[in-house]
Amino acid sequence: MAPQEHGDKSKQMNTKEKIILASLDLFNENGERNVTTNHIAAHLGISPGNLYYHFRNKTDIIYEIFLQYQMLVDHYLQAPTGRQLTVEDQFAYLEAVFDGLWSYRFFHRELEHYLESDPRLRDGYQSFTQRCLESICSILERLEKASILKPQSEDDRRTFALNAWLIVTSWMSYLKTAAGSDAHLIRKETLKQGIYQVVSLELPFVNESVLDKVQRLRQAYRPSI
Amino acid sequence: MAPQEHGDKSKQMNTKEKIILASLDLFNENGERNVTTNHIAAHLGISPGNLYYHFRNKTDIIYEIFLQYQMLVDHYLQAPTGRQLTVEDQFAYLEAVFDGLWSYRFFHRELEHYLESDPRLRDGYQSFTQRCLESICSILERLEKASILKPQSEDDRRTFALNAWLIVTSWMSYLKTAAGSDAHLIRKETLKQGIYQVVSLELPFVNESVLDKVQRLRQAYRPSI
DNA sequence: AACAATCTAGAGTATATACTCTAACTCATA
DNA sequence: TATGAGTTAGAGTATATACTCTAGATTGTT
Repeated sequence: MAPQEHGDKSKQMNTKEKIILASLDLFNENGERNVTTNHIAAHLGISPGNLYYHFRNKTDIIYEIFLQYQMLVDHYLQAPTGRQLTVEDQFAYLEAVFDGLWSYRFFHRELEHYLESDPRLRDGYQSFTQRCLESICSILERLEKASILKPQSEDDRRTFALNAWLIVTSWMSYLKTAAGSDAHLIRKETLKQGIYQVVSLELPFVNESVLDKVQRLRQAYRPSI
Repeated sequence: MAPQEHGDKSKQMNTKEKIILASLDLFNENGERNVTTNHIAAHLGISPGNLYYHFRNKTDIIYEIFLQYQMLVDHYLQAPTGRQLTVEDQFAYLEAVFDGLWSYRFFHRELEHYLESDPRLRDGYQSFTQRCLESICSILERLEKASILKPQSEDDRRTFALNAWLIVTSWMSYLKTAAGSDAHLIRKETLKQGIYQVVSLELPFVNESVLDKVQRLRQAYRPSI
């Protein structure tokens, strides 16, 4: 009788949490534009009235999902290791980020529309991006200190971080629109092929001593097409 | 009394062309999701019936706009110079592409949704992208032959072209969502700051002999923030 | 002038969707 | 057991929007 697919957890969740999870699932699967509040309620087997008891409107649902997304990515990017970074660390960062991107993959799709209709989200997302760019910069710095990347100027680092961010956040859209794959056939593994692109970006700045290693690890993510 | 802002041209245009132009303007300005067919008709001072005499549905309007966009970009990218490429040529290519991107800036915003609801567009856009990537690759090849870029393997060239494409097509979205600027304050010049990012991408592959020149030209597009 | 093809007006419709309202149920605690 | 806060059901509403239908206007051709 459990109308949602979140298995064991759902028994311990309250309605509000269930709504958020179901919405995320449906948004990811069908695109937010195609998912109505009535759909969400029906999917959970609850009434629209119940849904609107917990959320004033649809935008509020999206906002709460954003807060979770933000927390996740912040956590991934800010996690300090307490030691010198390794090449493996760097791939782990990328894996983590693409993992988060996958779990909330609906978000970047109609982002502009959300920001237009919710000032909280607009401000929140703006500082979120800046924070991410900062984090990427400091990771780059630590990679330089660990002699993995060649030293760069602060400016070049920022430009590089931005390019990496652009590639990461647009990779999903590229797969869905330009690549041959059918929209529903994109799997988490396919998404992670974006790692290949990002690593390619930094290849010219990798120190000779670890270049072979980086290139070997990079091959694992090589896009199949 | 002229309801559209296309000046002189409009007098010689038939209704169908007027609808396309007005739609493009309104889509660019307000986002396609916020522009209804009734809005378009009202904006032109024609009846909805008239609009639907010329277009079976809204998707058809978008499709025709795509065809124009496609023609424009194809033309920009495939234009051969008949001589060896120069550094200036390369910046001209970038200028042209960003120009096209600006004129049809609504398009990439809800692209996924369009492709979902129009198979023609899906197939058309997919081959359009592949064609663009091919064109970029051949431009890169010619830049190598002109000793502007260091020689690369076919594979590396493809990867590089894809990264460039990702940055180009996502720059507008970045400006609207993450950068401090207000959505309506983005001008064509701001968009062209994306050129800075793309050129930064290729900097490691630029031959010493022209490096200074490239860097000097690049400075003109440096993002203000 | 007569006719047909093309074009246009504008009221109208079917449907979707975000959201509301009230009554009723649950359940812990006094 | 009574009370009351918190929660839920479900019918219902207001509005938007893509699109239709028919009657009439315009235009070009013989």
